[in-house]
Amino acid sequence: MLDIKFIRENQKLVEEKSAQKGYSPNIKKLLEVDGSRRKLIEEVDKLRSDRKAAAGIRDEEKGTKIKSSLKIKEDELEKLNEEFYTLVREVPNLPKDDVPLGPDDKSDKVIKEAGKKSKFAFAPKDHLELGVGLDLIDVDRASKTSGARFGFIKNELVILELALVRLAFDLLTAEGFIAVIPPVIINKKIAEGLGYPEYETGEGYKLDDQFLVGTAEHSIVPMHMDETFGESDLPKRYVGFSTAFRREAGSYGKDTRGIFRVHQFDKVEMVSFVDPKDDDKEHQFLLSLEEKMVGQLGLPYRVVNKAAGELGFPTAQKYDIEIWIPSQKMYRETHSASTNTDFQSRRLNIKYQSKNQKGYVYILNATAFAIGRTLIAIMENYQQKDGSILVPKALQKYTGFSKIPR
RNA sequence: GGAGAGGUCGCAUAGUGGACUAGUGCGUUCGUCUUGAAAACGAAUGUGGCGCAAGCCACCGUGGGUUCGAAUCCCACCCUCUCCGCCA
Repeated sequence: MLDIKFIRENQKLVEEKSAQKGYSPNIKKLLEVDGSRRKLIEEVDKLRSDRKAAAGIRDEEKGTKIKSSLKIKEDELEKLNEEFYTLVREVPNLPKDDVPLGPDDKSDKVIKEAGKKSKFAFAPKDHLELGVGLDLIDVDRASKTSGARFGFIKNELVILELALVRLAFDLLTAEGFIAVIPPVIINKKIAEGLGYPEYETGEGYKLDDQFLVGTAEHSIVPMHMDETFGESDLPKRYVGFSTAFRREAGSYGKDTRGIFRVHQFDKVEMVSFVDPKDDDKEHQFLLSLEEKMVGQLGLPYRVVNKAAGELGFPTAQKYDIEIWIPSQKMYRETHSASTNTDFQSRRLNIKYQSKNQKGYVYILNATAFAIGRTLIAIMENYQQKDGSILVPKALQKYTGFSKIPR
């Protein structure tokens, strides 16, 4: 949620920047409602004040009179409030100034390429072919038990997953991140507070009155709802492991092969709560940690500054890391690092207070490992001519083996 | 799942229809005293909304209701704790 005062004073800017992200909130209507709402608040406050005075001198006649006119005004105000909050919540977070303009990923700006694209003296297989050949992935039986876009991960690939988790936790706890395994179910109030349209429109995985999280961030961020951080509490950093659930509505026919795009996968995620002035610094820090981890696996990757149209509703800026996938001859997204500035903290009421300042904290999140896609990247980039797969050096101390043999 | 107890200002507690403008203790901050500190004493100390301001209003788990007037009475819900049951 944006600050209504900011919207009031920057109507043009809010409209322009929303449009850059592909949203068109009705700012004109919002400001109209805001105006009448404020006027009505004054009227209601005055009546309440009168009521208090009348009750003080036991003036029952006057009290009865005030009571009936107050009831009408209060009902009116309640309606206006509803309208106001509906409208103000339709305004997305604004993209920062150095976000590339453009409606889709064609406008993404590549800011770095690192590592050498893998070259093979043979025709490389894709992850599914490798996975089936070595009995590491079974999507056929998963479709039997669960439906399309699910998979069983098996044998050495399971150990490789656990190794990735350990690598991330070892590195990040050494950096001072607090390790956490969060709940994967959140309640309605929290889902609304996060400001993700997929929850608001019911497109997320909805249970009775709860939702399955799309990422660990969704329960780690609201951990601190209604709390105020002291100066020494910030930055507060978490590294969480959880399963992530995705509806993938609207992606019919896209990435249907194997486990590249599935409804359920495991992920290690970073979340930071920081002083607003440290936003950029923290964003770069999270990105550098992602690069460090991908670098340790020896995978070729690039970093992109995502275009405005690609940013989620609460996001002000996002860097993605894309790893080279040989079978697709493309870089594909495996990591993203976003700042949501104070957009979520405002709605979830997460503040900081230092000696001379107080306000809403800035909240950032970044992928440590989206495990499914990282496994795909490892399998494809480390495949050998005979169909076996080598294990990246950095993982070998966790796996206890250096090769997944044929 | 069953039974009971409870949710009040940062923490602990008082408050069962009007003097609550929510008291008290602890904590915190400032001041006095002191070479300095402690102690003692004094004062200040929640969040949010509206307003240029003076100020007004809201908030005692949440939402409704009763009343001229609600922290207090009524209804529903949420959460916590204790005991029992079940269970990885």
